[in-house]
Amino acid sequence: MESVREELQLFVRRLGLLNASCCDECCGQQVSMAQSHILSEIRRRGSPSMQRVAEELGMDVTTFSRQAKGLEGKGLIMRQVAPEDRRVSRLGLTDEGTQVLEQIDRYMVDKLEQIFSSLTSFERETVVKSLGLLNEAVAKSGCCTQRDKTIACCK
Amino acid sequence: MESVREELQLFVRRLGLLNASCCDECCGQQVSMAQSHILSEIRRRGSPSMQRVAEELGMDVTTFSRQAKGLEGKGLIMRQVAPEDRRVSRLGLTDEGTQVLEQIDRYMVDKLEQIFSSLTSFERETVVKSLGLLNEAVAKSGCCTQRDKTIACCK
DNA sequence: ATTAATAGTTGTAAAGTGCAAATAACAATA
DNA sequence: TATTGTTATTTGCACTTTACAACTATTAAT
Repeated sequence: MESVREELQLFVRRLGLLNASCCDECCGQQVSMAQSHILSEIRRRGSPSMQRVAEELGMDVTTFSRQAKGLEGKGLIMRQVAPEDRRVSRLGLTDEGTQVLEQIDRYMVDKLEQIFSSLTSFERETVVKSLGLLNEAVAKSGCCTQRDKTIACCK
Repeated sequence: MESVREELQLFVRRLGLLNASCCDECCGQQVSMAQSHILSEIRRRGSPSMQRVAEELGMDVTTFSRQAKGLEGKGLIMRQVAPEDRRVSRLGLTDEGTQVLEQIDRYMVDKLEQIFSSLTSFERETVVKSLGLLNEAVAKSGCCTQRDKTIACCK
């Protein structure tokens, strides 16, 4: 299990770097990695509230508030006061935001294809299946989800 | 491949959070995640130079310089002028640094065991093997390693 | 009506970041 | 040897990110 920990740490670190470099490469440095994660998360959920997204990203709400403002300023996201509760802002991607996100995705997919190209198709299948298993396992374990106010991971 | 990208992004994000929370939980908030990565990397290599570590972590050398100073101040790492080239500082973990790192490792291993506990032993084997494959593939692809001055990932 | 809870925003201060420029040591060469 | 170029690390500076505390606006509970 020790070796798994090491293996994971390396992998996560490297993929983080890869993701970061994709971000500033493709859209003329206008989007940081944190911001790209925000965009992804907004797309993943339908039109989530600020809290919701901040929570999923393990980010303080106040920090998120500023980031959101930044993204809105860049015209990548928009907010709408929720009719059923006027305290909450529902977030959504603008067309430009959608495009930027797709651009980042393309870059990443491209790099991933480079990475996967050294695998046999059997290995590739195994790896893909494993990723699914891993994410499920993380979800089941309850790690990395909010629990009674204390943020994110396993507190 | 799209789905792989999404799967990976989620996974990397969550594991990053997990790692971060392990860092500030176990050793009384004295070590940030970036710093824990520095410690890991110093242990992984024998007694690397500053450049070496900064490079592997995709961190600007100047930023790294400050972080290293901080860690030295906390008594977690030490530096030694390399006899063969007095420009370079060789980094090493102090006893305390080693202990702190081991503590973080234990926390992470613990969480990982929780996560893996929902897998069958066959699945677990598959996943472990896949992680190895992935890291190899990343290394082979040349992504995430320095290339002519431009840092880290695939530039 | 009043009090409590919740979603979001700012003030402020600390930490992290990278670029440019400086220092120090080494390397190459005239 | 003196000079010029290169490399490893450090500092000055400006900018961003971050979180805690305190605030506003809205809803819920009594």
